[in-house]
Amino acid sequence: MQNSSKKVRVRFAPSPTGGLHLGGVRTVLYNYLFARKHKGDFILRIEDTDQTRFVKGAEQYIYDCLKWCGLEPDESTMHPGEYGPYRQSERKPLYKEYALQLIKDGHAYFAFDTPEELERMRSENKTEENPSPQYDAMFRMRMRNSLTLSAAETEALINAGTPYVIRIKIPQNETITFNDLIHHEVSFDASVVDDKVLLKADGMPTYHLAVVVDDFLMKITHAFRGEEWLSSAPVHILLWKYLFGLEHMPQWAHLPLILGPNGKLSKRDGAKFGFPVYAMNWTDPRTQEFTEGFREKGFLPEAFVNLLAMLGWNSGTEQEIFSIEELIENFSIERVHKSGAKFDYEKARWFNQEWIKRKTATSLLTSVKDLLSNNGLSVTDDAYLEKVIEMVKDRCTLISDFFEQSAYFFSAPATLDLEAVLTKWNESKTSFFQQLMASLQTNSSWNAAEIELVFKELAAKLNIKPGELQLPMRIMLVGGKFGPAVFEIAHTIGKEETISRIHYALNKINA
RNA sequence: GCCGCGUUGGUCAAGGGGUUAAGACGCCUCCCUUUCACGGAGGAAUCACGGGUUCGAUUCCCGUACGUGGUACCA
Repeated sequence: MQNSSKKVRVRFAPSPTGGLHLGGVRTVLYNYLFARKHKGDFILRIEDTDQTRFVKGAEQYIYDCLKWCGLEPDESTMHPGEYGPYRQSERKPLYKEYALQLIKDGHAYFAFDTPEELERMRSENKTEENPSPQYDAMFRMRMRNSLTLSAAETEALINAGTPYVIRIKIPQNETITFNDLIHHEVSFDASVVDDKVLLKADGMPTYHLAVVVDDFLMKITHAFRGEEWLSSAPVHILLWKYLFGLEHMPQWAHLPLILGPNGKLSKRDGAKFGFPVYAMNWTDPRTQEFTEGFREKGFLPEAFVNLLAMLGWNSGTEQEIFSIEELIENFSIERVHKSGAKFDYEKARWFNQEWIKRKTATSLLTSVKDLLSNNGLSVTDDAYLEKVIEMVKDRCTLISDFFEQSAYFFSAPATLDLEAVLTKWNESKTSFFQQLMASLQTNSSWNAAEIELVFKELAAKLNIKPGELQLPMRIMLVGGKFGPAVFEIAHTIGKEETISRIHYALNKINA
C-alpha cells in the first residue's frame, strides 16, 4: 500500500486552544520516536482554523513544552522547512481550490443553510431513536444546497454574497475500510457518516479538509493521532480517495486514550486528585484558570517522557526505565496497545524517583539550585551543593523534595521537632551534649568517623546508650527525623555550625 | 438512540489453544538502618459474563455487559 522507500515524515498537529496535556505529549512522543527510529522528519503543524477558539500564547506554550521534553520538531513555525507555512491559518487560500475541485467532481456541494436552519432541522427531526439527526443522504435533499437548488439559483446566491459552506457528499451503500497500524482492519458503513462541512462560511477549512490537504502537501507518510479521531477517519479516507488517491494516503495509527481515575482524563481530575495533567504550568489568558504542570511539580523531562512512553506501549521485555535513545531504538508502533490506559500518578512518581537515582549530582545541580533559589535560598558554592545532592538524592521522589531534604545543609532548621526528644529527655542528656560541644570544639580533625568516635566514647563514659542520643542529635542538626547519617551531616555542615545548632537546641530543650 | 473502538490482579502490563498466567507500581510482613529513604527477602491479589469451536480455552468465533470515543460551520 505504501511506498516503503519514501522518506518517513510524521506530524503532530495540535490546535492552539490551551495547555498540552498528557495525551498530547504522548502523541508527540510516539511521532518523534517513530521519526527518529526511521531516520525521518517530525513536523509540528499548527491547526488554528477555528478562530473562535484561538488562545494567545498557546502556540508558544506548545513549542516550549516540546523543548522541555526534548522532543523538538524538525520543521515547524519556528524552524520552517520547505513545506510551509506550518500554520493553517496562513494556508487558508490553499484549501478552497481543493473543495471546489471536489464539487466539480461531484463529491461535494455548496450548502446555504444558516446555523438557525440547521438547528431547526435537528430539533424538529429529533426522535427517541435518533436524538441527533445528521445532515446526510437522508436529509440533504430537504436542505438548501446546490443539490436541491438549480445551477442558476446556486450561482445567484453565491454572487449575491450569501454565506455558504462546502459539504462532502458521502456516498451511499459503501463500506469504507482501512488498515490501521494499531487497530488493523477497521470498517464503517458510509450510511452512518454525515455530510461533514469541509469549508466553513468564513473560508477556513474544517479539520477534515485541512488534515488531508496538508498531509498530502507536506508529504506525510504516517499519521498518528488520538483515538477520538477514529470515528471521523472514513471522511478522511474518502477525501484521500477523491483528491489524491489512496495510494498516497499515509498509514494511520489511532492511539489509545489516556484515562483518568474515572473515565476520560481531564484537567478537573488533576485538580481533584492532586496531580498534574499538563506538561508545564498553564494559565488560560481568558479565564485565568490555572492548570499545574509536570515540570513545575518536580518531574524530570527524562522521567516524564519515560512514563508517557510506557503508558500504552512496552518493549516486550521487563525493562521499564528507558532513556530517549533507548526508546528510539526499541519503539515500534505495532506494540502500541489498542486499549486506553488509566494514568497512575503513584507510578509516575516512581519513574521520577528512578530517574533522580540514576542521574548524577552534577546533572541535577542546575535544577536543584533553581529550586532552592526560588525558595529564597541562594547557593554560591556549587561543589558544596553537589555534595549535598549526592547525599540526599536517594530520598527525593520529585525535584521539589530537594528543598526539604537539603535546606538544613545551608541554614539551621527553622523549627525543631522537639516532641521527638522531649519525652525521653533527662539531665544526663543535657550534660552529654554540653560535654560533646566541648570535645568537638577541641577536636582537631573534623570527619564523620572521628565525630562518631568522640560521640560514642563520651556516651560510654556517661553510661548512656548512643542510640538514645543519636535521634536528639539529628533533631538538633536537621530539625526532623529524616536525612542521611548524622555524623555525615555534622561533617558536612562543619564544626562551628554543628556546635552552634547543638547549643541552640539545648537551650530550647531546657527552656 | 445509532456507529466505531476496547476489556489479563486496585493500576501499568507480558503471554497467547495445554504455563505454577511473567514483571512493575501500590499495599502488607520481615531483614538492613538506633532517623527517613535506598537496598534485600517474602506475601495477598487477575484472564468481565454467557454460549459455541476443540481432546483441551485466558488465548479463536458469536452474543451480552461494562468502559470509552464520535454523532458541530471544535479540533
